[in-house]
Amino acid sequence: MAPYDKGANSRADRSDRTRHPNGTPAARSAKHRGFRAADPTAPRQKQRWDADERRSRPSSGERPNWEPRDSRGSRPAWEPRGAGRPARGDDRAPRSFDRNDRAPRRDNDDRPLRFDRDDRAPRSFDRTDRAPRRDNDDRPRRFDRDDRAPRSFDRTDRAPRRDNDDRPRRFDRDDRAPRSFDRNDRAPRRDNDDRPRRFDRDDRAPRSFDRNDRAPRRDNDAPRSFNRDDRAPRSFDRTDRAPRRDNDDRPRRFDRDERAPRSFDRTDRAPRRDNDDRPRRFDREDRAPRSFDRTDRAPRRDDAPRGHFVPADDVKLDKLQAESIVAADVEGVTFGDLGIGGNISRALAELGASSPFPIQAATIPDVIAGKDVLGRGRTGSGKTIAFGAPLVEKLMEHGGGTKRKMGRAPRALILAPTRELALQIDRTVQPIARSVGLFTTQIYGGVPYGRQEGALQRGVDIIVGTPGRVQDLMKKGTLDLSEVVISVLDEADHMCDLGFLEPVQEILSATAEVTPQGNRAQKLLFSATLDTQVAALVEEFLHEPSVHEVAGEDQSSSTIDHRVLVVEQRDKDRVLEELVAGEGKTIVFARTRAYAERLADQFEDAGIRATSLHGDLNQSRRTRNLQLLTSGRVNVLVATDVAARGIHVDDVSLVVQADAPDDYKAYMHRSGRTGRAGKEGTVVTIVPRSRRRKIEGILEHAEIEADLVESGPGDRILAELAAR
DNA sequence: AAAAAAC
Repeated sequence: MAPYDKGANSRADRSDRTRHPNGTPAARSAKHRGFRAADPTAPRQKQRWDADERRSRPSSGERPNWEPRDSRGSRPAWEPRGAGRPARGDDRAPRSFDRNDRAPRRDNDDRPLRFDRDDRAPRSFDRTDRAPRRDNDDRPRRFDRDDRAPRSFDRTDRAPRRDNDDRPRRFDRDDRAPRSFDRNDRAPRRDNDDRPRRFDRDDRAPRSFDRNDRAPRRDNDAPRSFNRDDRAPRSFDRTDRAPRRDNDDRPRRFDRDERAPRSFDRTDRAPRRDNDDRPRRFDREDRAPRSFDRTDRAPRRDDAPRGHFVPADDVKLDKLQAESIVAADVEGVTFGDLGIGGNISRALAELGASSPFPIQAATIPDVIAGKDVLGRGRTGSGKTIAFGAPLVEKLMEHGGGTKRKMGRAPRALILAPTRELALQIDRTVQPIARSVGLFTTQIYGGVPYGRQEGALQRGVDIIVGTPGRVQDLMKKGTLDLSEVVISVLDEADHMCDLGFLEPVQEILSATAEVTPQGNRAQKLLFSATLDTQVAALVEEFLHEPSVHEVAGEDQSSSTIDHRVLVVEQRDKDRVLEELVAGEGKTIVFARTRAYAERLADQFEDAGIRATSLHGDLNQSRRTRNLQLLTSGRVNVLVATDVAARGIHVDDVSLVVQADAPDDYKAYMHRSGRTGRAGKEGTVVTIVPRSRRRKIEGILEHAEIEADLVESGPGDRILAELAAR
């Protein structure tokens, strides 16, 4: 099998695969853990064992064989022995924490299932997709399409497509021949170029970079957009940052003095078109104070005409000159209208994106025009395609795609803050790239180098990865970014966080400054919470970026029900257990890895199918555990903020914040895991009484309305909120 | 302060 298969699946491979006559699809054998007699009349419910049953089974209290402990032969460093475990009720069997003195496990024992989150092979609960084993190998995953994380473009029409395609696709797409939709002999393209382009740039209002026809700048001529002086201190504060780049010997391309006035500069713009009254994301009190508060802005136009595309209006969005687009603007628009070629359009349609979402309609033309772009769209609004599709189109444009020159250097780079997100992005971008004969490869940590370096050697066009491994390979000399002419930062604001910023700066510095055609290399920054935190990168690497957002994407238009439960600390774990006992998919966010692991453990002990996702798991476990939720083999995932951003799992109906989020951004990203595709979702945040004020502040900044309710174990509200 | 991101 896979070269990196470490045999972690051996247990499942030994397991009894015969189907029990009464077995559910999820558990075929009565001997198999997880077996549950089928009872079609019983209400769907999470599999669980009650206390009596647990008591009756001598081994039931044992800790599952989860990887960190097992593989290290001891308790992980981050969790002192016995630390943090919830007090167990008397009904719990004594647990044995020392695994080494235990007899080897027998797979066919009949003790109750405990979702072995980490080292178990894919569970038997769903065998139909299991035949080709693939869950455990360590190699870079190209998720099988049937269970891959849904993409950012949530569409109600997407499900059917996905269901149709449930063959386990395991082939390496990098190597695969161009797809069938790559043909030239197909029906004529329908993106008729001769009809008026609704998004034609030429009929837009003068852009910000055209300074001459703009109203005079108001606030002086300082060629910078950010008032540094009133910003909160940042480690990358301008004043001490300049030298950093000046030191390098290459020409500064974006010398401020020669730059056009920045888009962040508000006041000189046309009147606002709309949405001044909607929740502002760019002007929050808890942010670093900035130069651009909006009180001094031009009068707004609340009554902007709708129903037709009006890209012309500059929206003054808190210093980010954002062109706003509303959903109605894109009706009837096709990707072809935006400048996307036929092959790519067809690939998009295959991905379920038959017509552009607003953020896509907003950013695609600018990317194709060669501009730097900042894009902000709500979680799940289709940002991946918003940069992925035009990126591929641009690569086609210069350089031409179809010839695969061995060893050619990549020409595009997409960076994400987590491996899972990088994988997910690649699952969207790869088919788009392949539709025109371009190749992508994933460059992220936690997996062997061989495959990644091999792919680079063979030659790829688009890198999708995380900063650490990209830097690593750069230093090893196996990754050459000097020909990268389009760079994308997904979750760009997060990429400016301490710890990310410097690597990102180094990486971007290694990319090309100009294209072979002599044009400026492009940088695209996207995030649902894109704000002035990206100033550091914008100033250093972007040139007159256009800024886009989607209007009307405030919380009031959301399908999410937000609740806050004020809970006594000692009751917290029990309350959580009741909350996650519902049958729908639930993601629980914890602040630390140890707590995430402990909670998942506790839920399993309570008979709830749960798993965990955090940085203490190795990559194959991370990948698999996420997949367990995606595929529905578990319906509770307890995660750290590694899962807060970007990760899409279909049909998550409940997000529980076991620990309050750090800030409103974390709140928005975490809660964005549910309520996707216009579906309903619930977000429940648990806070101790002492944190009431804190969460109220966060909610206010996120502009979310939620009542705080005191609650405790056994409250009816817990069962009501549990995922349906 | 934690988490993420390389080995």
